Order: sequence, then C-alpha cells, then structure tokens
Amino acid sequence: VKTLAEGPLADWELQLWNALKSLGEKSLERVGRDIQSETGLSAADFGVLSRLEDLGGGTLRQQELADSMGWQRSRLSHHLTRMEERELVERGEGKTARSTALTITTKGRDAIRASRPVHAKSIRRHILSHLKAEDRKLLLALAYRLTADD
Amino acid sequence: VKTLAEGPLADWELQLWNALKSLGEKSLERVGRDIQSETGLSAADFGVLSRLEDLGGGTLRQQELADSMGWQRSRLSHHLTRMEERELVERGEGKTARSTALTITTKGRDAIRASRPVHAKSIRRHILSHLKAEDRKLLLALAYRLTADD
DNA sequence: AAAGATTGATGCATCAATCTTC
DNA sequence: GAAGATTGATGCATCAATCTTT
Repeated sequence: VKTLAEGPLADWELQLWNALKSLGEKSLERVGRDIQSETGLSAADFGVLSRLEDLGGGTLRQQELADSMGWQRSRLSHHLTRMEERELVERGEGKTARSTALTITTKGRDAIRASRPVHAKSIRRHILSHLKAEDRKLLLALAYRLTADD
Repeated sequence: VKTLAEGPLADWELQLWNALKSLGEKSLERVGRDIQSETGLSAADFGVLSRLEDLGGGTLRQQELADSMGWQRSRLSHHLTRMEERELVERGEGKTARSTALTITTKGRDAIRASRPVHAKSIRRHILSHLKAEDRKLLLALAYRLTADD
C-alpha cells in the first residue's frame, strides 16, 4: 500500500482522470446513439431484451434480470413499465410461486434480433478497431483492478 | 484501414467492451458518490463551480461555460436554475452587451473550496493509486484514439 | 435575422415507502 | 415477517419550441 500524494491534483493527474472520463462517456454515447437511431432501442432496452433471450430463453424473474444488469429492482420495474407500453415485454404471464414471470413478446424478439448486428458493428467500429493488440491485455487488467470492490 | 469482422461478437470482443464500459461507469460513480456525500455537491455542480473560479475568476458567459463542459445551452440553463435556488450561483448580475453574466456566490465559493480536496483525494484513492506506469501511457493514448472525432 | 438564453415536455435514475404473496 | 415487486417524488438529460436583445 503506497502513500497517497496530498494537495491539489497535478496536471498529469488531471489528464489521466479526464482521459478516463471521456473514454467511458464517449464510448457509451456513440454506441448508444447508433443503436437508438438505427433500431429504436435504447442501450438499456437492448440489455434487457438480450438477457431475456440469452439467459431465460424468453422468460426470467425480475430479480435475476436486475442482478445481471447491476440494476436495482425499482429501476428495472420503472423501465419495464415503459417497455411494456411499447409491447416489447409482458409482465405476469405465467405466474409461478412467489414471483411474476417476465416474458419477451414477439415484437421484442424481432427488435432484439434486428439490433444485435447493429450493436456488434457499432462496437467494432467505434471501439475495437482502435485497439492495438497490446492494448487488450492492459485494458482487461486495468478494468479488473479498478472495478474490484475496494 | 482494416476490414472489420462480421457476425456476432466473439467472447474476447464482448469482454473488452464490458471492461471499457465498467471502467468508465465505476470510476465516475465512485468519485461522484464521494463528492456528493462529503460535500453535498454533485459532480456536475463541481464542474460548474470549479470552472467559474478557474476560467472566469467568478464570472462567465453561459455559452463559454457550456462549451467547456461539453454541455448544451439548455442543459446548463436547467442546471443553473437548480443551482440558483440553492444559492450557489447568481444570474443576471452585471448584464453586459447581449449576454447575461453568471456569477458565483459566496456560498458557492465556500462550497467549491471545501470540495476540491475531497475531489483530489477521491480520484487518487479510487483511480490513480491503481494505475501502474504502463497503464498511464495506455490510458492517454487510448483516450486520444477513441475520442478523436470519427 | 441571429446570438444568447429560457421553457415545457418527455424519458430516465434513485430513494424511500408501500403493496402482495407466501 | 420476508422476498418479490411496484409506486410516488424528486432531480437530471435531451429535444424542440420560444423568448430577448441587438
């Protein structure tokens, strides 16, 4: 454990912090915009629908879905209300013990299937194509260190 | 210019994308929470007030401030309305030609001064202390390549 | 007209409080 | 009571429409 510096941030420190901030912001923003404008799904919609297909074969309990997205129940619930209005998803079909099942609709399935190629293409275009081979290892290691729980 | 791959994202591609996403999200979230909980300012408030002090010596035109934050006028305007209610900032004092000056209040000055050390400490603790020397180069280079306009 | 700024509407994120079913 | 889920309130982000001053 090393001792932290004190006092105001030096220029090099600020530069690193700004680099990290804009990396994340720009990446999310660009991919998000591509998906939104080409398919009508938001990044959040995309996350919900793709998990419904991948994890549940179309049906899932809300808590599992929320966990896998790193969301709180209430955020998911609000989001599902909006998605249900758009008929991408259906609540309540097939109640099982103690939980209400969540089901993807046909419209939702069509939407996610049409969106996957856009998602892949956008990530390759904006992100992956800019990574050099040696960046990859470093990036994974960095993410591991920075996102591990303190 | 290299040709992009086609088809669904491979595992290694998804891993990189997820690494990048969580890097940005977690970093912003942690530093944001520290500032918010210890000083009562949001990250956005911090950005506004620190720029008012640094760039304008306390007074600035809104458009300049918005530009330097990468915000749209309307976002800034809404945000200032809320900050004005909290008396961190004052609009309209010292109208000059064609523009309304924005001024930091005494309360705002006190707040930003108290927050800077928290900001610096949080960034060092959550981010900088986890970076190895070779990460720094990567991060700067990556930010440069990824955030350059396509 | 055009630059500077504001407003209103809508959707999203978070928190705390609540409802429901076992 | 406790797990699963919903609701209401508040603040924030974005868009398009509007107002103001020269």
